[in-house]
Amino acid sequence: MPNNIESYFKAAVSVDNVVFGFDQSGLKVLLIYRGAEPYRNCWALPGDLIQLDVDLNTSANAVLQNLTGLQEIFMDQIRTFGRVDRHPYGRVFTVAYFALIRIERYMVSAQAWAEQAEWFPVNEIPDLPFDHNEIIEYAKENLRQRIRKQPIGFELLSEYFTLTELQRLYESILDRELDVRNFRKKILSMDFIVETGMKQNAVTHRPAKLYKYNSEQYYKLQNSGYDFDL
Amino acid sequence: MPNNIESYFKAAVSVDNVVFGFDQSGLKVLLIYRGAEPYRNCWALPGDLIQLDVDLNTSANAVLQNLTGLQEIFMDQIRTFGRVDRHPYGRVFTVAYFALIRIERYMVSAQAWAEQAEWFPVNEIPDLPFDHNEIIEYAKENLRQRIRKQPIGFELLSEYFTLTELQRLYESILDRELDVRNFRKKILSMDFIVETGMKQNAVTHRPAKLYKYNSEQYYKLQNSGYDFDL
DNA sequence: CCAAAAGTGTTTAAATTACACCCATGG
DNA sequence: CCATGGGTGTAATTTAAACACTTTTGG
Repeated sequence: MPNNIESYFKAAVSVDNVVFGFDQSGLKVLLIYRGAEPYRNCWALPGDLIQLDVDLNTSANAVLQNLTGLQEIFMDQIRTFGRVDRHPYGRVFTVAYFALIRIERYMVSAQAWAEQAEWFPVNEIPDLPFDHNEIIEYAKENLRQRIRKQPIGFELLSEYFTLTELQRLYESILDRELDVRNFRKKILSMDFIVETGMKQNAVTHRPAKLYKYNSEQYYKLQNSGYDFDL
Repeated sequence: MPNNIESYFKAAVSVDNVVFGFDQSGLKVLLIYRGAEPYRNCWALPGDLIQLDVDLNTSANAVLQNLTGLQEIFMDQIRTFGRVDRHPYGRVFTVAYFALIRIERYMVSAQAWAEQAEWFPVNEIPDLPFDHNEIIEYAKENLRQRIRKQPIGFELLSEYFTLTELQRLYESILDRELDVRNFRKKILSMDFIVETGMKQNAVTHRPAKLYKYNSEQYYKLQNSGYDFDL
C-alpha cells in the first residue's frame, strides 16, 4: 500500500436502484425526475451518493426510501459500474441494486430532490443520464436469469392472482410465449401456489380462480436452489 | 444532491481478486502474503486500492498483475462489499473479481508489496483479514452457479486433458460424485471437445486419450446461454 | 346467443438415471 | 500376471413438448 494514501480516498460511491413492477400493461421500471444537479430535469434511476458512515446494503434502502418513499423493500445487488468518466463531479462508483414490488401495493411519492416518480414500461425507457440505460439492460438480463432459478414472480403480483396473470408475467420477463396447459401443469405441480376458493368478479367472461402463494413451500424451494425452468 | 458534496468524496475503492486454479490435488485459490500495512504479515486475497484515474475493470487486471505478475487473465466481477468497518484506514468499498487459470501455464511471482504468492486448496483457506473469507465463500458459490451455465471448466485445465481430469474438476467444483458413463456421454454429446489422437504416456495403467476443446463450438455455446447441467 | 377468456389431458419425444464388466499399460 | 485407472451400452424412468376443444360469465 503506497505512501500517499490520501490520494486514494477521494472517490464517492452511489447506489442506483432498478425497481421492477408489473401491472396489466406489463413490466415496468421506476424512474425519478431529477430536481438536482447534475442532470437536473432529466429522468433517471432513483439513486444517490451514499453517506460514508452507513453500510452499503443499508444505503440502498435508505436512498430508495429518501427519493420515492418506498421502504422495507427487499433489494439485491446486481453489479458495480466504475468507468472513470461516468459522473461529471468526480470519480463516482455506483452499485446497482435490484428490487421487485407490487405496483398497487405501495404508494410511490417523489421526495427530497426527486420531483416526480413514475413507472416506465421496460421497452419504453428514454435516454437516461450517466450509464443508467446500461444498468437497466443489465438488470433486465439479471431478472431473466433469476426467474429461472427462483420463484420470484409472486413478488410482482397482488396477493391474489390468476394463473393467466402469472403466465403473462413470465412471458413478459422471458420475452416469449408459453403454452397455457404446460404452464399451468408445471406451476401447479410445485406446491407453492394454492387456490383461495375466490374468483374474479365483474369480468365479462368466465371468471378465473384466484390463487395465492404458499410462503412455506416458496421459501423451501427458494433456499434449495430449485430450478424453475419453464 | 446535497450542498456539502465534498463529504461524499472521501471513500476509497479496492479490488480483491479470487483467482481459482486446478491441479491434481484439486481446486485452489491464489493468496498473497502481505508485506504492507494494514494486516502486514498475513495471507490475503491479491487486492489493492485502485487509482482514481483508471476504469474499474482495468484496475482489476492492473492490481492482479502488480501483485502476482499474472496478466491478460479474463476476470469477471462478482460483487461489491461495503460494510462501514471493513477497513481500518477509512471507508473502503471493495469490488470482488473472479478468474480461472491453468496453474501450470502461468508463472506466479509475488511482486510489489506482496512477499509471497501461493495456491491454497479451497478447503484449507486460513483465516484472512478484512472480509476476505466471506468473499471467497461468495466466489465459490458463484463458480458453482457458473459452471452449470457455461463450459468454463476448460479454462482451468491444460491444453490437453483426459476426460477423467475434466470429471474430477467438475466433481471438486460441484462437490459431489458424478457417474463416469453419464458424464462422458453428456460431455461428448456436446461438440466442444475433440480427441487429439494423443494418449497419456508413462502411466502405470491404461493410458487415457487426450482431448482438447474446440474453441468455435465452445464460444457458440457460451454465447447461447447453453445449459450445461450435469 | 355471442364474445372473451378460463380451463382441461393425452400422446410423443427427449433427457436423465442407474448400473457392471472388459481393456491397456507398466512393473 | 497383477494392479491401476480407462473405457464402454442399455433399459427404465422422468421430464418436456406439442396440440384443440369445452366451459362460464356478462352483455
